[in-house]
Amino acid sequence: MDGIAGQAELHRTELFKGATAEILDQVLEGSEIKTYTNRQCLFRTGQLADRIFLVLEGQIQIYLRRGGKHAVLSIMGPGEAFALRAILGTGRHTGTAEAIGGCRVLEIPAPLFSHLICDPEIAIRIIHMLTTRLQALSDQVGRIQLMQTTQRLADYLLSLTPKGSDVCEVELPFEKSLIAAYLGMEPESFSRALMNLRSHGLTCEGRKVRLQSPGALKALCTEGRA
Amino acid sequence: MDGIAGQAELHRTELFKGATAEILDQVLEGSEIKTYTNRQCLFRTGQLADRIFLVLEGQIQIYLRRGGKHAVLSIMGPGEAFALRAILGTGRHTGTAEAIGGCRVLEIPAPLFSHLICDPEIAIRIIHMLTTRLQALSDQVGRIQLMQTTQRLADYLLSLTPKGSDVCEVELPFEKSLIAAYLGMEPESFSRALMNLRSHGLTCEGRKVRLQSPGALKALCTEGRA
DNA sequence: GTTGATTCTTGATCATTGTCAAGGTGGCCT
DNA sequence: AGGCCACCTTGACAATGATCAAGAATCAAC
Repeated sequence: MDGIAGQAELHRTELFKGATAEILDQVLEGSEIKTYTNRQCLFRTGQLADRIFLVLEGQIQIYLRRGGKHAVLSIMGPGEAFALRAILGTGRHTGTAEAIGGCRVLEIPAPLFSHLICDPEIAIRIIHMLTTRLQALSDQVGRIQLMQTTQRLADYLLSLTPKGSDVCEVELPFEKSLIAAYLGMEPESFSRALMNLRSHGLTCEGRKVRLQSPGALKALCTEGRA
Repeated sequence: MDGIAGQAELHRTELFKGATAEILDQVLEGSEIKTYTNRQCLFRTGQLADRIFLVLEGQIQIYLRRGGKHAVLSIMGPGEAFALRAILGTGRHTGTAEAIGGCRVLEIPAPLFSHLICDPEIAIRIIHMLTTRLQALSDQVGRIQLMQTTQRLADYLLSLTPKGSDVCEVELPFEKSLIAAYLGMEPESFSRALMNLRSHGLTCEGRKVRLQSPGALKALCTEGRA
């Protein structure tokens, strides 16, 4: 189950949703499917970036590292692609990609991918992905610079809930320490932030979180001060 | 001098470098050129995003605002385009764009721009711009999360110097308070950071900064702790 | 179940940076 | 020149979050 993927699987991704059978064949032909286990690195800072990664199953964190600290830039899930900068010519990775749990990834050589770009349909989809990522990163900068830890956590929890819902229960999708890093704080601060939210109608047990009043949390985020 | 731009001017930009005369005509025909004065807003959070902006002259800061604080996402210069998310369909702006000094901007309606994307040449250039922006934003996240104020400033100053140079003099391109915001700190912290760097061979007078030893600064940035 | 490892929580303390306040400098306009 | 205003600097202080350290809980393997 390492190297097998069908057209159907690709067809389900954002990127290749509208692609012709011909193109899908080309991709499957020229690419490689790899599986990674928990904590395994797909690439590290400084390594040659000669391919594009498309997540088929599982999740992958992209992060930067400097002197013991690490900052999570994004967490990629099924259907998302990354290391897209390799399209423009081979360079070096500027971050590290590490598997969160087991995952399966399609690795498309840069030259092949560059060729695909000629298809306007695909080019547009790539532009779509890039602008979406850009938006997500901008949001992240805003969150980290403009909100305090408790607000950041509230904001994050709200992003997990189906919007418009009232009382609701959410399951944290990752280890708390990973979410903490993603939110730009230490695990201790995450823990305390979660504690703080208890006075705003939140209960939790393990990774199960129950929000008594999403409205109160929303207010907390919009507020000038916590 | 408000509404006039020639093909030559567009041809000098990253985006339209390789475009045909025909396309340039289409763009100039369908778009509008506007001038803005210092501090004037091109758009604000929540407004309709129905066009793409291409800077012709001057600079523009894109920032987020929340409860008195503001976080600068990027500073756009001549040849750079922004609000590209409007390509995918009209949505709302999620940030504010404000002129830094006077500037001239080409404003291309989203439908026209979407049409342009069909040209693979242009699509690739857009992808190029987007990945570059993504990289810049990632760097920014890294800088803010992984470095302290003094290091951030050192890193920024180094990014202004022609690399490989020895002793060198740099002129800060913006008001210090704007650079401070861009680096995710308050003006006071910026001032103190600049002060700190004096002990690392830096002198400054107004906006003129003189680096006695870029190497020492580079070391400061790489260092685990300051 | 028991063991061991990992993750999470909690407490105490510290440091960096933000905040508030005041004063200095320089530019620009009349 | 004089005066006004915006920008920058400096100082004292406060606060948020990081760090250090220890203990509790969870999980997996045997």
